[in-house]
Amino acid sequence: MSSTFYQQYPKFHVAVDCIIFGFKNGLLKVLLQQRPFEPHAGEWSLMGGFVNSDEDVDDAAARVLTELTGLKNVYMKQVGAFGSVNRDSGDRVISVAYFALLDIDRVDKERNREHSAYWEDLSTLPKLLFDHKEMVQRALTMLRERVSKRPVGFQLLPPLFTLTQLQMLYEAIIGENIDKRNFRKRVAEMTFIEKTDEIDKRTSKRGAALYRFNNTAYQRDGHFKL
Amino acid sequence: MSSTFYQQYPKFHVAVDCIIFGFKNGLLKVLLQQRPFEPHAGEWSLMGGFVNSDEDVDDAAARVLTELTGLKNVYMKQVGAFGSVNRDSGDRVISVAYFALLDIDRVDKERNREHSAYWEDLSTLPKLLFDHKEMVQRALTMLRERVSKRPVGFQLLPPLFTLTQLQMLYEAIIGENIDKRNFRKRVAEMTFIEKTDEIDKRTSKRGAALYRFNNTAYQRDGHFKL
DNA sequence: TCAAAAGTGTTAAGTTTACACCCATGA
DNA sequence: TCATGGGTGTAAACTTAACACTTTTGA
Repeated sequence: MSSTFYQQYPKFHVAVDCIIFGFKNGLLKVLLQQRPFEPHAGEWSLMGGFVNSDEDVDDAAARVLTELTGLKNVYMKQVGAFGSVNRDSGDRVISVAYFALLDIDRVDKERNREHSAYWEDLSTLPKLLFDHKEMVQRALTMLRERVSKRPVGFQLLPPLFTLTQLQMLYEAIIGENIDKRNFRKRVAEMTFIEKTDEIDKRTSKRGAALYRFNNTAYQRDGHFKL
Repeated sequence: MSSTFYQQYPKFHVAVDCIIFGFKNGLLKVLLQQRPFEPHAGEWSLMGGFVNSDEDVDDAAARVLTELTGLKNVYMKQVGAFGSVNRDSGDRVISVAYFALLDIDRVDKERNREHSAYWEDLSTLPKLLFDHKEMVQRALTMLRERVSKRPVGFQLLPPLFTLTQLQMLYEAIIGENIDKRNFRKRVAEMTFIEKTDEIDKRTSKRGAALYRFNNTAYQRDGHFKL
């Protein structure tokens, strides 16, 4: 099916841009690349790409993410469409931004290198191309709103994690310190955050219990609040 | 400036669709139209339109809204981009949805008529075109999250309103009953919701005090919570 | 005079915050 | 043995929720 009525209207390039969040050493990070083509080649930018004709916009974002990280089935949410006439100085491009949350240790470093992509601390971002800084800012706002109400933070951690790691993650995202006892009290109420009998000895002599997020249990009866 | 690099990539029709919320007789309403062109002419749909080449996507949404209502400077927020390949059976169209909040009594009824547009109760929506129901659903979710934290509900009321009206509005949006005394206690704490010395005699013999939202005062020192 | 909506405070329950010490272990 | 991060409970402050009667006035 196709419509002659639609044909009188203009068409646009449509791109996706990915705000890829990671967490390492107590810091939130974003994966940035040096733009590989003109205009503005070499400038710091988000990883992006054009949407293909036979491809959902969501799928385009997932494809671009996989291209850069080697990962599939990553947690992604749309941030929104950015559609100012002059946002891209190359030509008119409407871009749909997505943020992704992933375990930084699972990304394919080789692919990062091929794309001149590097993890940058969120607190010391360089100047970014076009409106990419605004995209990051809006993604971060969404992440902050979401992370206290939904169990999405786990996406940024390995499958097994310590409570100290989890707390540091939350502190990094919301940008303030959390009381350790109050934090653990709240975690203890969420039975779908399960203590395993594994111990992580890497960060202390005593060792810290490793926990796991049980998504099935969460779906059943979970109320998340941190 | 224009780029030959971009030219190898496909282009798309980009549309906007507006979820226009109003409030009347204690009920939340949405302005729907009977689609004026093929395919699916006559089906219930959101008011939409194609983006022009020289126009920001946000501006296109505002233009479409003005076309249908005669109103300018209406409160609008982007809901998000809808980009499935087959979402529009006419041809591939990527649509960016926006919701608008307005005082239902200020819309130009003549323009509504010209566009075959009618206010429908949110609780009894007809079947809608394509993915428009999903757009309404997402807009409603955003409105619900937003209305308790930000003073946006006033956009749906006339400049002067009674506390009963305000409470009914909140009840309609969040979909549950609110205790009158607790509600008024919270309103009283927000000094930027100002009692005027006007009285509304239309809904009771005794008459109800009319209030006004003072945005300047809110910007200065306002903390909003309802 | 009565029906109908407007207006008004107090108490109990629940939630959130503040806070400090002992434990286990490897070096 | 000691330095380091892991682990644990209680009480006060604050917030939220529940609840019912009096007022005004036009018909």
